[in-house]
Amino acid sequence: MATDQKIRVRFAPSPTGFLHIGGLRTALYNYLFARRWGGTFILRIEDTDRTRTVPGGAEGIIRTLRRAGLDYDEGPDVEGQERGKYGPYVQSKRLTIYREHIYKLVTAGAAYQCFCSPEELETVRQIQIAAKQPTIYNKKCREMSSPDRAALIKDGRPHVIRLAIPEEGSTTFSDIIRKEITFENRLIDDSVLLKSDGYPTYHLASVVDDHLMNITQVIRGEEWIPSTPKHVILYRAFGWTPPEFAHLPLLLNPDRSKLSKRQMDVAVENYLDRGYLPEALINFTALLGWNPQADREVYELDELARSFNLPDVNSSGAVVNLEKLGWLNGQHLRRLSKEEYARRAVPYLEAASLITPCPGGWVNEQSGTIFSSQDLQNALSLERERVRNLGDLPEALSFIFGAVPEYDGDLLIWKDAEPARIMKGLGELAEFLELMRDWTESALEARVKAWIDEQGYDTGQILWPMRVALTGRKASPGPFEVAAVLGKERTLARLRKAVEKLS
RNA sequence: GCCGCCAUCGUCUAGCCCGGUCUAGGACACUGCGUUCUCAGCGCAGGAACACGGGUUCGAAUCCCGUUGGCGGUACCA
Repeated sequence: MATDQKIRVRFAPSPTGFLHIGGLRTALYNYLFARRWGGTFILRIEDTDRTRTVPGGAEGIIRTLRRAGLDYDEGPDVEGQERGKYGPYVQSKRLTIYREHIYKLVTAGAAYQCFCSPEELETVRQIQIAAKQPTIYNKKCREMSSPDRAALIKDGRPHVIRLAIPEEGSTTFSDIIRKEITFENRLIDDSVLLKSDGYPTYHLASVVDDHLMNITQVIRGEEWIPSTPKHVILYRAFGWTPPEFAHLPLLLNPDRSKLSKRQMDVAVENYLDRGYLPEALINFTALLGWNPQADREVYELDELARSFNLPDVNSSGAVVNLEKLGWLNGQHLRRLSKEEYARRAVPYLEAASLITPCPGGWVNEQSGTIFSSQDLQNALSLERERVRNLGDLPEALSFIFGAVPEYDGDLLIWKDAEPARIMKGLGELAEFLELMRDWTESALEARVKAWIDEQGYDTGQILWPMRVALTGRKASPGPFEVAAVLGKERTLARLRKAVEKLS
């Protein structure tokens, strides 16, 4: 980046819905690029389509960005206030700015009023398709005489303003990720810049804003490549120097079409709500289209920011592979301290009504069992390496927080062991445990295993039913760690209940 | 139709710019084995790719051209 000026980049979503994974990746790359070079990361809301803007959309995007940990330096605040001196950062609040600029273009002859109706335009398009011609505006109003034009305007006829693309030559721009891209001017559409409702289109608004906000690099999705020459022509018409462009590869559905909510859950906030860690989501999306060129997969945001290099971003699209996100989430789950892990997991247990805050900790309201924060941490540790995300925790740990789990007595029988022998073993085990003083996982394991040997049982004959008795499940954490978390009293009660089931 | 972008294991990718060190490396997923009361985890092993065709060169995954394929754009949407 041969830029002497300070790097300024922006993420410019339109508030037509929630933030999706593709948007997060675009925001992230802008963020990483800004951080890498000590630049400024700006959020700008592009709400120039009155029909598609959804109420609360901008707030949702801002909230999701925050939750993901991508803080912006300039932009609108949640409350609608501004941060930074280049505002407003919401395009619908900049309408007069666009009108002033488009006026200059019209006087200079770089843009013109067009009075064609949608029906007329559609007819032209159909003829062009039939004739295998490119479907661009036929420039009818561009050739209109000044008096005719003035008359129609005076008449109050609805119109739009179009960009007058040069008839000859070609327009080339250099893309940081893909090198040079050239378009022939005669194939570029005289696109609408100002709609008949007075709102600007994306082309006008983004060019004006990017210039006014001193944006140095426009980092956006690949779907913008075909409109970039229009933008370059616009910059020149204004007498401005265009910023650098970097078009990011598309994110794809499993069938390799452009990522869509029809085929996948693409709402970032849904993943966050389900208990995917922001760290994992960031790590995952960062690696979709770029990687730090090391045989390593797990990174934190600041590490990514340190090595991010825009020219190294891939030019081909990337399929979003949710399996890998799950794996990465597991990796990040393990990186958290025991305390931090518990802190993040607790809301999920509370939401499932497994625990409720009470003096001295938490209580399970069905059983009345009290849990200290230490108890909670121990319980949570049981499933840390077994779940894919925090949202799986309530179900995975229900046997700890809830009452004695219900299960079929047959489940207690290990392989083809005699029910009577299992019953006898469990009864004796309960008696043995009754006498134990040191109720820790390691002590339990050492003593019980020694006891099994002494009594001449097979390990599985005792451990399997013991575990089932404590958890009610055929797949679960081990019997000793569960017993340690459950405590002596609850462990013995569950063992005795199992003996009853067998008798 | 027209315009443009892209092309390494099923998927994410390293390597490509600066041809030989590539019998193409890593990760996810998958399979097997081990650890083991179960599941998960962990450890080890395995299968799995340079789209095709021409050039250039002593030598091409790497450079050039073409073909094919995929995708994107083609709106008073962004």
